Amino acid sequence: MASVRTPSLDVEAAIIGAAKELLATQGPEALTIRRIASQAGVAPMSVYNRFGSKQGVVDALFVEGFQRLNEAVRFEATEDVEEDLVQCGRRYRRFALENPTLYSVMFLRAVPDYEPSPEAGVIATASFLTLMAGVTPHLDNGRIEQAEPVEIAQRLWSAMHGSIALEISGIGFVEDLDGAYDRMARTVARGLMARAPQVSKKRPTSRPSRAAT
Amino acid sequence: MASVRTPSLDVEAAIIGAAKELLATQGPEALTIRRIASQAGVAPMSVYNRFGSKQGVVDALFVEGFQRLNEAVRFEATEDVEEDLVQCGRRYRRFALENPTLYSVMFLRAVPDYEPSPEAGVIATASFLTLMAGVTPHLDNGRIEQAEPVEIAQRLWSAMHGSIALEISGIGFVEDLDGAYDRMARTVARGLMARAPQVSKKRPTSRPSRAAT
DNA sequence: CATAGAAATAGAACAGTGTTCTAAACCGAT
DNA sequence: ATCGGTTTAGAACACTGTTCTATTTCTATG
Repeated sequence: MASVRTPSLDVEAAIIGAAKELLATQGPEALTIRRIASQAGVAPMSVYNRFGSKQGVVDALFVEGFQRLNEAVRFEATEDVEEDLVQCGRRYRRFALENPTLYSVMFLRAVPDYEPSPEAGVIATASFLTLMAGVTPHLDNGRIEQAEPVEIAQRLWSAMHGSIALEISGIGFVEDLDGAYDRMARTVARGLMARAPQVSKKRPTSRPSRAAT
Repeated sequence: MASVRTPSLDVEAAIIGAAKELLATQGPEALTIRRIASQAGVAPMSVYNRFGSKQGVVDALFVEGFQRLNEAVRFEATEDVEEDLVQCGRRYRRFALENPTLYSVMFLRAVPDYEPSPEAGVIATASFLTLMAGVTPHLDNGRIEQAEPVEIAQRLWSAMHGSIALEISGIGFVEDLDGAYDRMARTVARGLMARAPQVSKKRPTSRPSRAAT
């Protein structure tokens, strides 16, 4: 009889908002269809009408997470490799720590059975490419070890993700987590610089572009 | 009416064996009480008699995993920091890739709601301490950056785990995964060596022990 | 404005989950 | 040989994702 109906266009937003709220406040286990619908003030069936399945809802969260992470890892290379990477790492970490449950959905398989859709995978890929684009100038200018840009980006991502994954999981005994994270970033930066072809710190001779491979 | 009964002492081993089998062959989602019991040829109630809950079974897998990882990260420091860390990293990675689903239970929260018991946490801690003990001689001999041993160990663990977590999750685009992993280890090793107090590669003067803090 | 079609609703249903409980059968000790 | 603890089968409960139904409600078109 009552059957108050949510205006069509708002249903989708309400569901996503409810899912984000539940994920942030109660963790990935709270992401059930019935609870999401209830929190959104919507019928459970609406979730299926709008997103097809629970995977569809999680996919939307996943995509939004990577879009935000994409902005976090974007940077313009300066002449100071170490500082560039520390700053990038800090923004990455801030995103992760401000959204730990979202981060665990994106990277720790916190939602059982969830696998990113192909489209979501493309968005995740874009974040990786953004980081790669950030470090490429350092390669071109010979400030760091000459290797495939994709591999350099992978090393950076691994270091950032590894530190944060252990931190979120509560593994390890370091007390000053902020400082330890920065020093980790500096260690990797120095490791990359240790094999730089040219050592001149100031005004590096602008070299021709990288060899394409 | 038959009710063939499994000999008492074998029930526990059968359950653990079945759980390991299911985890290895069908992944964490296959770890259900009914399936574990069925695979073990045992009644579901026996799982509760022996392990209290599903968490108890997972805890046993978790503990065994960290005991094996403990052996993987153990090493005797030589004079070659870079080689020591590459070798340690390789053993760590081999364990992870040979037991990817177990690794994801240990580090990626692959089993919903599972949290390691305090006793399991102690075992996990031991692995960390083993790695720490491995690198301490390098600190004492001034071959790497002087920092808290716990923090050096954390940086190493973060790098190893980060690389492997991304690899297992299928994130990234590096083709030569074996080589990329080794080069990641070398990057971190060089980063640590870049700030070593003494640069003499051969016969470093045996310094007095580290300052206790 | 009237009306057709799309979408949201309540609610039942199904197989599966972890867990608890029961009553009966079994085995290994004293 | 008997007693006590353990295993067993099976039902039961609340929960999960998902599908289906029938009804109501809204929106966009004629």
